[in-house]
Amino acid sequence: MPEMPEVETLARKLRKTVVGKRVKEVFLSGLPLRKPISKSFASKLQGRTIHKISRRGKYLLAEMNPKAYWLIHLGMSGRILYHLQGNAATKHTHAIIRFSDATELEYRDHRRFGLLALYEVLRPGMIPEIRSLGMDPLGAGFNGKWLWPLLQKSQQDIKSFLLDQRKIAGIGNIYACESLFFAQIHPARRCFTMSPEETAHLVGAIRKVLKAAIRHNGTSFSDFLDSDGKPGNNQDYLMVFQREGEKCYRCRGPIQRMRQGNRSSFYCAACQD
DNA sequence: GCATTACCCTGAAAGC
DNA sequence: TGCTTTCAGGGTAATG
Repeated sequence: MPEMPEVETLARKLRKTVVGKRVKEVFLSGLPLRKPISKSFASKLQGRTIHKISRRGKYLLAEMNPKAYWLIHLGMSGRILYHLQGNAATKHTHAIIRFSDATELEYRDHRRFGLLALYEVLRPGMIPEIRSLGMDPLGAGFNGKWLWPLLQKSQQDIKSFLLDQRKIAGIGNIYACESLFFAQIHPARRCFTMSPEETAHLVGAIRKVLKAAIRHNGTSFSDFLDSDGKPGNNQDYLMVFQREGEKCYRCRGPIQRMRQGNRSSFYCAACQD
């Protein structure tokens, strides 16, 4: 399940491999992803060169020349693979972007929750999906002073708040659980009850957890692989996520699981309150 | 306007 | 062994 560290890992790989390459042809499966891929996607991408790769939240953004933005979201199970042309498309290959130098990018996504789109706009901020995103948790503006007033106004539980991409862009279920563990805050805590000190502590925990995950090339359970097809190894460092019934590394108490919305939260009831 | 719920999808695991 | 059911979750539309 690609979250911000996995997308950042992928962006770093793609910067080394596909920047400067010209799109020669595009193959599409025809099946819809989260939304149907636009009919003009292939024709608009063809002939353009990848100028720059960036990331906003969990979105990958390829700036193209002539000016356009190729927007990619991996959803739950999306993968971008970089290889030489000639590999047969799999059942779950939904796009192949062939470059003029005999290499290609392949987009696979068995659950089809991802997104591929091309926007002929001047700035990323003109793309609706990007415009609606909140603060980047690794950006300079993400601090307790910014976050605390927002928490004061919210009746939500803190876990759901952290997952809301319109507020903070890039945190998914894994890193929300892990950050709350490090900050010693229960996932069901109501936002408005958070003190400024706890908020600052949470900000620090989020940054620490995300930076460590990027160092470990992301977390791989069943889905995430980088563009070389290699898994990350951050799953070896998780404190609570998917550890229900196992012992807490801090207090040896059992890790518990609860449902919040439609998501599972993992936490230690003794360490987090 | 805000919070919550349902839905999209399919592979894996569990249950029978 | 093989079939059926349940679960997982990111984003968003619908609902309360």
